[in-house]
Amino acid sequence: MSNKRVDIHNSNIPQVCVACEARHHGVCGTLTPAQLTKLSQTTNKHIYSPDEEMVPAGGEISHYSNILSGVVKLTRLMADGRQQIVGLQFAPDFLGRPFRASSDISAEAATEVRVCAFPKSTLEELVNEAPELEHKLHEQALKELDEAREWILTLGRKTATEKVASFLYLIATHIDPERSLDTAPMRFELPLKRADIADFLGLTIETVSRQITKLRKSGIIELEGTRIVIVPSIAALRRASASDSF
Amino acid sequence: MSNKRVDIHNSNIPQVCVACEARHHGVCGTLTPAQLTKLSQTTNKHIYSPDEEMVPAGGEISHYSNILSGVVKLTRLMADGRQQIVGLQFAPDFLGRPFRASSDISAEAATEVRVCAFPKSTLEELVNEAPELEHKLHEQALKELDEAREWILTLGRKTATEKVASFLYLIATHIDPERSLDTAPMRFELPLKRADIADFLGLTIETVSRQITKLRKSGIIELEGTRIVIVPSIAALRRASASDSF
DNA sequence: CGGCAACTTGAAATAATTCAAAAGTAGTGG
DNA sequence: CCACTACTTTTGAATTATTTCAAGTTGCCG
Repeated sequence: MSNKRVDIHNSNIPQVCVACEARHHGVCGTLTPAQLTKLSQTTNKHIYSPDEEMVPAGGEISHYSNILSGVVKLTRLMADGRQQIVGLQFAPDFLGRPFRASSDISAEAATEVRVCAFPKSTLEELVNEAPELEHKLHEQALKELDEAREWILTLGRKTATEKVASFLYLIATHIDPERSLDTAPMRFELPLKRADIADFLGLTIETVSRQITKLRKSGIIELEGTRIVIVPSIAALRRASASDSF
Repeated sequence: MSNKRVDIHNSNIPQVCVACEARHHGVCGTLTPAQLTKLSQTTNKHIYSPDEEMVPAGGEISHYSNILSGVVKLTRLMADGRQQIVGLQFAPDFLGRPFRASSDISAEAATEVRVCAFPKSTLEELVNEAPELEHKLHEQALKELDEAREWILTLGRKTATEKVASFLYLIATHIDPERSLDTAPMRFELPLKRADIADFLGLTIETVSRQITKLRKSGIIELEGTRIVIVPSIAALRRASASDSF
């Protein structure tokens, strides 16, 4: 009998969604089985390679996605080639700018990125019939706004060392969607190369490299090769990032 | 007979809302007369003086407001006293962080600011019964997110002169909610003093002052006293701010 | 008119960039 | 498996943009 309950529960949910992370923590979490079915019919899983462009700047927005795994860079380009990463997105974030035909921001895969994509129109229809979905998108927009303002503080007022420490702290606290914010030591692979980190922090590659060396020599971090970082104490890293509020 | 129509139209709308800007371009625009009445019963108009704190950082959020006139600074403070303005808000923006008990960001009046305030709970009840209201708030959050990311580019990659020009361009295009984005010369009073501009741009007061002098000597702007700015060509100012996308 | 805060200007100090080169890492094909 | 190339990262020395420190000047409100 217990397997009947399981059957009933799952039989209403589209096969592609059953094991999907986004259904639990992402925007799909608010949808009814019927709405999930509607969405899944236009849905398209896709894998991007590192540095592949996912959504070009300026172009017509034709689809949105849920990030299933990997890290996405949101970047802005200036006329003379100067570049700035204006945001990073992690699984299971929603990716896209709702209610706009186009955007000046391009989305690029930083790592390998798996997404579940669907047409703009499908989402917009669902939003009309499911206020809970718009609420979820609203919550994510507010979360991104909080993060963007945190980053404005970092770019405007922190030193180069504090900026790099802030970046490492950001990655440490976002790279694993499951992990709780505990104090245990951490080991992870940097999703960004030095050039990307520089574009995120408004610094040069060389300065980033020097600050990483400095943090390593001061014992805040250890390195394995060039991409693997070990953080003996998250609290110490947080202190180095000067992110304590008063 | 035409005055009967006008009567019907206006008799349903609360007296305090009739002439209100926020009803046309702000979040109140989506509310029915009945909802407007409900909101207006808990509504409280208030005037803040320049540099007065409107919402303290860290504190419990008890109310939201619509800005009727003036400019509001959103600021973040670091433990050691470093300060950064992370956003500016103009009439008829909605002011507050929905769905959160508190925020690290404080709101301060930059100029004299008139607001229409109401309790957190009233808004949250209205949101539940009026999806259009949440949509409007969502749109504003997305607009603020776009602006925050624009500012991240400014802070991360522009020179001091470009930053100051970007600030002047921002003010020129936001100070007057009515004015369309035309190319005619403009004259306006700066809503921020040099110290605030420095905190917004991540610079020092002295650097801001030097760049303003530089822009004046190059003919991009003219000054009357220290707060009145004349912009002979908005296009030239925009060029100086390096805000052209490719 | 006086006094205080806001703003400007100058000179020296500093943090970060630029330019240059070396060292490490990864992928490819013989 | 090693050699070859291309790319990424590190390190060093010189240069530059911005800050810091220190006076001045201007402008505003009582």
